[in-house]
Amino acid sequence: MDEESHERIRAVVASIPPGHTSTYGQVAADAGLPGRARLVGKILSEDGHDLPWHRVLRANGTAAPHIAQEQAARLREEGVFLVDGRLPRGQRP
DNA sequence: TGTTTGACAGATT
DNA sequence: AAATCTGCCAAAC
Repeated sequence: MDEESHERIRAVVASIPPGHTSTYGQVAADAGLPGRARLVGKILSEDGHDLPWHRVLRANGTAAPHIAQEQAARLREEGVFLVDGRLPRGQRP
């Protein structure tokens, strides 16, 4: 992979507005890398410390197990409430 | 050089 | 509805 993609993905995540959410696949697509959802996860895990990674959920509106707590807490502060660890139907990206 | 693994997604069973 | 399989890419072993 090249630095270009890496930066582009970071840019897309950084551009997600507060109180709004997106998905790994969506971020990848917006970055011009359809089908690279996994790559997004890897980048966030390694280089996403300064990004709003909590606004990125899985395609079905659930969060990854390890960070689910953080994710829910941070989103709650922005006005996004998770029901039973997942984003309610109407609010799914 | 070949396998395994991972903050995923979509189709199938 | 939940478990399983396949595709995807890069990094670590």
